[in-house]
This record gives sequence, C-alpha cells and structure tokens, in this order.
Amino acid sequence: MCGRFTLALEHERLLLQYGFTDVDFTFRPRYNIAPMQESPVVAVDDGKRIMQLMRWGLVPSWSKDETIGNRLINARAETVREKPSFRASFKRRRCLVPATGYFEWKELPGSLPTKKLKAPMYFTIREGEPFSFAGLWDTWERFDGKRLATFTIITTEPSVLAAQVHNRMPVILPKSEESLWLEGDDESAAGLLRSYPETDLSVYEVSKVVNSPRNDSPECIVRVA
DNA sequence: CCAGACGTTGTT
DNA sequence: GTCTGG
DNA sequence: CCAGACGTTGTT
DNA sequence: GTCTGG
Repeated sequence: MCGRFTLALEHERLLLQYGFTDVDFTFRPRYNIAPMQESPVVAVDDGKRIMQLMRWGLVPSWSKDETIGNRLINARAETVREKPSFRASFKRRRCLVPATGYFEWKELPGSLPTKKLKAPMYFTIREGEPFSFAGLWDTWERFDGKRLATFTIITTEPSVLAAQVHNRMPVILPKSEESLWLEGDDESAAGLLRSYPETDLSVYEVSKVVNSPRNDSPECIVRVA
C-alpha cells in the first residue's frame, strides 16, 4: 500500500512539472506527507486542468461524515471500478498526485508476534525525479456548506523489487500516460493501472524519524542502510 | 418498502 | 484492543 | 502508514 | 448515489 509519501521540490519546480504558471497556494518541499494532510493534486475541472490542495483520504460526496476518509487513503486497482466509494470518482474525477518518493514499512523477520519490528523503506524514481500517482478525488459538503476536496491513491500488485518490501504498491504513471489517465475514456484509463517498470525504481532504508507524522524534514529521506 | 452500508491494510 | 488524528 | 488517545466530574 | 439485507 502507500501510507506516506514525499514531494520534496520547490514551488516553481512543481508548477513547471505540470505546466502551470499560477496556482492559489504556496508550496514548500514536503518530506513526510501523511493521511489527513493536504497535498497538491492535478485534476480536470470544467474541461480545464487545475492544481489545488486536497486532503489525503477520500470522502465520497454521499458520506454522512468525513471520518471515512481515514480509511480510504488507498483504492485497489482490481476493484476500483466497482466499489461504491470509488466508481463515480473513477468515471469523472481521476487525478494525478505529484510526488518525489513514497514510504513502505517492511516487516522484519524474526520479530516476536507481539512486538512487530518494522523498517521504513523509501522508494524513488531515478534519484528523486518528480512523478505522479494515479489518484481519484471527490468533494464533500460540510454542514456549514463548505466543500472539502479529498483524494485517494490507487494501489496494485507490486513489481519484483517492490515485492521485497510489501505486497502492494501505489500505481505510478509514466509522464507519457498522465494525459490518458486524466482525460482518456474509462477503458483506456483502467489499462494504465499496473506496476511501474522495475528499472527506474530504487529503494533504501531510512530512519524511524519518518514514523511520526509530526516530523517533516530532509532527515526523513536520509539513507541508513 | 426502508435501513444501512459503502474501504484498505494487516492480522488472526 | 481499537479508533481517531496527522 | 504510525502515533496517540481511550473518561467523568467538577473546577478554572 | 446505489446496492444489499431485512
């Protein structure tokens, strides 16, 4: 799965990556983005591409309360077109989730059943090159009428490398497939939900500093092994 | 018909 | 142990 | 994903 | 919103 990621680049670099010249937020590099926090998302609204901050953890428009978002941080590629929580978003609200890396916690063998030891592992594409997760978004109306925009990251079977760490991995879209994901028909978009080519993916262990969502510094991505 | 669920992960 | 918050 | 809370009463 | 369970 994917429960933390990074977007460690400057505001101008982020806009350049997706061809935007102006957005309504100021971005600072992030080294530990956790569920329930906001992050920039590229979506299509009214036929135009927009980039705006959304909260991680999808809250479907029909939800009675927003707490469901805690649990909808990922959507399985295998079932995303059927599940009530995701299918409407899959049809009309696919999005790109900009990132420069993501974390997975690897269970270490030999640890007592009662005390599971886990090591945080950090994945990047070509040494930190920006990329996009395949995502879905939706909006939810609060009691006060304000709209909450949220997103989820789609997961799939891991590649051979990713499988050494975990049994799921987020769907990473090559730059050449981003337009099809955003603006293609459902069938074409669904065809993009596969594991990322082995050769471009790297992974190394990082310290437990990343464990706490309160820590958001470059120390989170320093290699320790 | 209305009421209630709608999800993923990992662990058992 | 389980749920909520980040 | 992990960290941190998890409760009531009464008082400030 | 839409489907399932009662």
